[in-house]
Amino acid sequence: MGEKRTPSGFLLKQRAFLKLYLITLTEQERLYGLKLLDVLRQEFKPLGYRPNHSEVYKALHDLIEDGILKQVKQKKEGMKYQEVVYYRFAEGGQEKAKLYKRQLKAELDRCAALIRKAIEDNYS
Amino acid sequence: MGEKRTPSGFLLKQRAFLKLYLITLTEQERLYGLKLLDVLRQEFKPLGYRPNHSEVYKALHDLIEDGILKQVKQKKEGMKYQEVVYYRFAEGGQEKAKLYKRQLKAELDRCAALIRKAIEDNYS
DNA sequence: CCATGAACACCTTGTTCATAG
DNA sequence: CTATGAACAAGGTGTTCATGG
Repeated sequence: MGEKRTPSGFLLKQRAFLKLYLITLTEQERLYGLKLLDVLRQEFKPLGYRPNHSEVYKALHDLIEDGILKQVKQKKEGMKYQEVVYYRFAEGGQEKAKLYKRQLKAELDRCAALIRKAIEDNYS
Repeated sequence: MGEKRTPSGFLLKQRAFLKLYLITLTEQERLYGLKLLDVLRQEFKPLGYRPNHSEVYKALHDLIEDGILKQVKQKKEGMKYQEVVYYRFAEGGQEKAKLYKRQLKAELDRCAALIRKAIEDNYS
């Protein structure tokens, strides 16, 4: 019944991928949910990847649970009344972010190797 | 009710990945289900990927539905009575396989680009 | 034990709905 | 309309069970 599933170790999940980008974007500029979505969609458009809004929100909530980010509700720039949720690093979040990024780097390298191997093995 | 879900276009699915390998392995040598699993596990062990038997069977069944492979029940080499299911190309399966592999090549290249971009964007 | 297969349960993720400005 | 969020449901995949040698 309550057996935990052991992952097979195939490619990384979308959620983890988005969390990585959201950390990096938080390092660079102050943005809120839908704006982050917009940036990501623009970035990945040439590669045929179009994340949806729920995934971005869930990734952001994950990062909050991880103690990496925190929410900062603020008036949107220019707008007088529209309040949106910006993100910045939580206390101690920078270090946790650094650790997470290090783990993801290893995972991305592994995935790159997996794909490279598939190309070699099947197209030579 | 029967609304189809549009994939977001993130990384390719395990099933497709396995189907590609199973086609290539069928080109090379005659093997049956669990033996194919064994080969794949050995291949990917250094990369931390360990597919399970059900996924391999489902991928093989998919390839049959696609008209690419067909089953050949035969006595296992050496054994007198144990009958196992070998695979070979169905009639016209070679061409379909070639087409499938061409599609997967494009998909693998896309995934490689996605991962390469993530490494560049987040680690520079 | 090996081998094949299907049923089942869980997990990820896309879609929809609810609330608020 | 934008924005955030949660609920829901479809799809993918790991685990278990059934059958047979």
